[in-house]
Amino acid sequence: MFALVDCNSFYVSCERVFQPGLANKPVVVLSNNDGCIISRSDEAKALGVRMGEPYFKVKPLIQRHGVRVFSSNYALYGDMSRRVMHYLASVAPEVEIYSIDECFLDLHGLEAYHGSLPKLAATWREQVMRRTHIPVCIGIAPTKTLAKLANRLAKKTPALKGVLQLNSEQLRQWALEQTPVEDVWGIGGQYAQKLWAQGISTAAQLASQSEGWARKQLGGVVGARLVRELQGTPCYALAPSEDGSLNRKSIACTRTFGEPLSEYTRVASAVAYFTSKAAEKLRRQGSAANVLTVFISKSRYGTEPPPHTHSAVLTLPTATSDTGELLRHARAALRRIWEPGAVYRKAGVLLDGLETAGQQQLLLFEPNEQAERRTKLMAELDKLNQRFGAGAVRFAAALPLKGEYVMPWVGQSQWQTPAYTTCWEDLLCIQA
DNA sequence: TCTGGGGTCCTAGGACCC
DNA sequence: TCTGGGGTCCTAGGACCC
Repeated sequence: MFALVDCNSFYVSCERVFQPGLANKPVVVLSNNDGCIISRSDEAKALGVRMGEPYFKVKPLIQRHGVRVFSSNYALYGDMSRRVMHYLASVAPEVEIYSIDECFLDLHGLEAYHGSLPKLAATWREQVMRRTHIPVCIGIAPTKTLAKLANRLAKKTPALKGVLQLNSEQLRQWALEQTPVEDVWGIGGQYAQKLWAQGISTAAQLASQSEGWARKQLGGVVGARLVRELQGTPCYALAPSEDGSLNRKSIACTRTFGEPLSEYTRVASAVAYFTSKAAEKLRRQGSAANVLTVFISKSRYGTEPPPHTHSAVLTLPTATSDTGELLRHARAALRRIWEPGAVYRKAGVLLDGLETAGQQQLLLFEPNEQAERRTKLMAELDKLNQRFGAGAVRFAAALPLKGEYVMPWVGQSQWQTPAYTTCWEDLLCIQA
């Protein structure tokens, strides 16, 4: 049996932890640049505020109903997430952190000790609430896809008190019938359209299709697995996350600029900044990258014909996590794709082909000593930044240009709350 | 007329997820 | 005026190899 634990309206819940006055009020959290809605309280959902909608479009609705608006505060959300995951990892045999606000648990063998899994899940739910004030729902089922589906129903059905286990054929069938096909994990916009056109509108109808049909209609082996999982046959195993951290297979740092940029030096400065951020993430998970991609994009929304994005992919001479070396390659990559006169709105750096740092083959002509010195230098840099705050020590290339007090790629963040749990200056003061 | 077959690696692009 | 960011997996097709 798998359990899926999902934090309800996670970002909104995090804001509510430190501002209890927000309880029962409509609240939303915005993406970077205050661009889109990325988290909504139930009250905001009820008002018709849609997920992913651009803020400027829903602004009238939001103002009319006095919806409270927040810019995203990832320092806070990341820390709250760690607290929730840490507790769950202490009670379940194995945990797979699936995203910042969700994890799968392996419940194998627990039934024998604890009897009822839903009862056990209910105590976990209470404990998470007591320890973190984050509400969660828990779905339990024989496959990950069904656990997702159970979780959704647990969330939507108040009588279930946040927990649902699908442990019989009748319950599975009932749950499938309750679920619109577009709400199945793995069915997105494209597939939903296709399925509706063929008269398939519920998960139950999808589950009654053959594997071969699914393979043909839903992108090959992925679709086949999806249908099998709905039928109750596990196709995806739990991928345990070691000590509560996720090791990624690729790392990205990308941003839409606060304003359109057409000067090479400013875009180059942004790309350098993204590169150093990505390199930090890379070292934090103890990896080195073999492939570096730089891309720059023009507006997707204007009259400009596609392609809007140009990218350069470099295979590095040797796997590295050295900021200086990555900066050199990133500069070369950018020069290859730069179009004079173009107006760019977004850029990014991606690191792929990750391997464990220190395992890479020695460069034939680089003295070993020098490589070691670089590794030490990077470790010191990370230590200083950890101690004195992000960006305390940087490569000159990743600094804002002379005379620019604000980095041009930093957009708006009008309504950001303090980093209550990760920054001494932002610690909440309680007056006696 | 007839013109192997099987494997690997790489890239681009599509679809999905939170 | 204003439309996020960071991931995953899979497929198809081309190049190349023996």
